[in-house]
Amino acid sequence: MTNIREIARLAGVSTATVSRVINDHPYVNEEKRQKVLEIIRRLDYVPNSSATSLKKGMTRIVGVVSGAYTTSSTPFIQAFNIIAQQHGFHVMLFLTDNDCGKELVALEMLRSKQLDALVCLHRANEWPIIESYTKYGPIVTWQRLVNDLIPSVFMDQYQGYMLGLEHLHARGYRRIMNVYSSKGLNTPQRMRAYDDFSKKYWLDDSGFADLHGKVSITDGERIARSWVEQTDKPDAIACSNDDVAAGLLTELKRAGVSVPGEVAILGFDNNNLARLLDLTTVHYPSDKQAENAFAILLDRLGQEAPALHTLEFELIERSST
Amino acid sequence: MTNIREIARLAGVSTATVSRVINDHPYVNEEKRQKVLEIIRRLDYVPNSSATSLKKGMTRIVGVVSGAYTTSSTPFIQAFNIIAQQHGFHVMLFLTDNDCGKELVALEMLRSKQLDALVCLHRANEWPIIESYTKYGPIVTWQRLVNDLIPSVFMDQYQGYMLGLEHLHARGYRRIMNVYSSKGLNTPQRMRAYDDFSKKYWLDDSGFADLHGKVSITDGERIARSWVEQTDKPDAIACSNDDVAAGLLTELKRAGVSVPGEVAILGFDNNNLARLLDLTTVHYPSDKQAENAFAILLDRLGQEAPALHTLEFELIERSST
DNA sequence: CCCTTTTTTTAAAGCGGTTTCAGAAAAGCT
DNA sequence: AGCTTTTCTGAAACCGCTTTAAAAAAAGGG
Repeated sequence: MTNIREIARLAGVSTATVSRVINDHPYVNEEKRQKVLEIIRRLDYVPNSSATSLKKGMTRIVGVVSGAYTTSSTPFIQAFNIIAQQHGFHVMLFLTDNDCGKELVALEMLRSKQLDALVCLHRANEWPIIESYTKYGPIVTWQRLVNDLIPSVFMDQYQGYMLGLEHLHARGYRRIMNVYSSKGLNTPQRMRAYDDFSKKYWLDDSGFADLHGKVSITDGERIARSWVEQTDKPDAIACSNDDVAAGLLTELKRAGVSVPGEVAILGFDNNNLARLLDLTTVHYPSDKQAENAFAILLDRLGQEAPALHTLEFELIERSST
Repeated sequence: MTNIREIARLAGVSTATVSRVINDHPYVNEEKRQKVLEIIRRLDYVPNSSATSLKKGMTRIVGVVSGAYTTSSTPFIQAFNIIAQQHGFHVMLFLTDNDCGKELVALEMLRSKQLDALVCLHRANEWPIIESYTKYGPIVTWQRLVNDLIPSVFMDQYQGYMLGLEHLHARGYRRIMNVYSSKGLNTPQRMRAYDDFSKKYWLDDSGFADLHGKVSITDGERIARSWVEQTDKPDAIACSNDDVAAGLLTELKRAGVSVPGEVAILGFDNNNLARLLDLTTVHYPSDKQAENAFAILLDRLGQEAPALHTLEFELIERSST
């Protein structure tokens, strides 16, 4: 096996010098550095990561626990991956299917120091159980949780929805239909926003069915079909997310309905689809959220961490309203 | 930090004995074993996995490289996860988006011994590059590849499709429409099967459009709508997968079409949806395929490996034909 | 030229486990 | 009791790397 001693021997230096070269430490003669690098190249040498991890006390792997690979977790995970990579970390993804056992696998790996830190998007075990693992390494979540042990990058969607509704109102829409997802924990906030909004402007929303469990493109298409047949039509539809809005928009256009002429459509998330279809939507900064999550972990690991972003919803005005 | 030496000291034994207890080695006095276990419990001790990996020369982590989390890769990955867990291995999933760089991350982790082995479902880099990494650890693929370096658990879908077509023929269907996915590498085999099948029974398939790029439930629904409007209707439709078949079936039923009375539907894969909707389909044994992949890796790692399954397609006759 | 200061280098001590090897204790057999 | 075999134990080497501490070499200052 080719190890650091072998490299040192062939380069005629000590292992310490080789280690210095590998880790870009100062105070090593340029000539020797080149010699070492050449030997490393010639022998196709890479440091054994277990040894490095053992000595350094960290693996530079952080786990991401997610119930499933969903529309909402995907962009977060991707952004998290990128920022982690930039800081020389690897990400180990745990798709738990919301199974306690599978989740514990991740937690136990934190305990045995195979993981430096953990991001808990979803969770199956009770919070106290998860909290008890924070003594082995930092854990961060994106769910609402006020707790010293587990910091959160939670964003209250209330503001976001309100931002969207206010926009529709400003544009003159008064018969706004609201589409809920009911999946996930954000629906209550959304309902509250719609309620407060309706009260504020003395709007009567009783005439508009609030559909539940709508999360996909197909759901949007269905809503479009029922809109066409409806007699007392809303003049704007605020969707649970961009996928629903996209399905709605394309199916309406297919039926020859003018958007926003006959009905305005508002999305949520600002994903690729929304950009593509030029949907007005509320930007949910899941990339910055992911970067914050990573920064918090980095900080708790005692490493130099980038400053936190302030997480803010942003209205992206496009042609669908 | 609580390490094995600490445990040894408190239990009044040597570290060797503690290690023996942890690893279930024979020849350790029952009384001492109990004492050691008690101390371990009291101090909430877990062996440091980096140290174990370093000494044992393996991490017991195997990587799975997948372009994306798709309909076809999902069941394989799940089955692979289960079998790996049963053998005390962890799985690290790499969603590469078919990006060479992201794929190299996995390969490099194999090189630096952070991974013991690799499963390459999809790939972005050229095969020779991937092959060059086999000197660092076993790599297996599910794609067709005749090569000593990278064993494959590939299944030629030709047989599977033929099995399905023969079934339709046996049931008396003669005007069979074939739906291709065109995504992935299996479409050519499928086309060949359909060709050979048509020739064998002197069937004229020229009248039936062979749709391409159909992979989702929505695609199935679209096919249903066009079937309804078609004048020269096929009496059976062989779908690229169960999702397409499911969309087709539900949309046809919605339109009041009798299945299999007016038209028969054949799926492919035998996934949950097919079971649920009672679709006749061809079982694709991706679970056994995954177990074989794992067994091959285990064997190449010099570990005791379970016997290989013979991979066979199986016709699952249900009520849609 | 001598004394500091800075740069360069290495020997050696770990990091936290596993395993070999040799010896001690216990058990089994004449 | 004497001898072989089996069970049990721990000292010590080792896995491959990083880092400290101390020494050597070079550079700077007067």
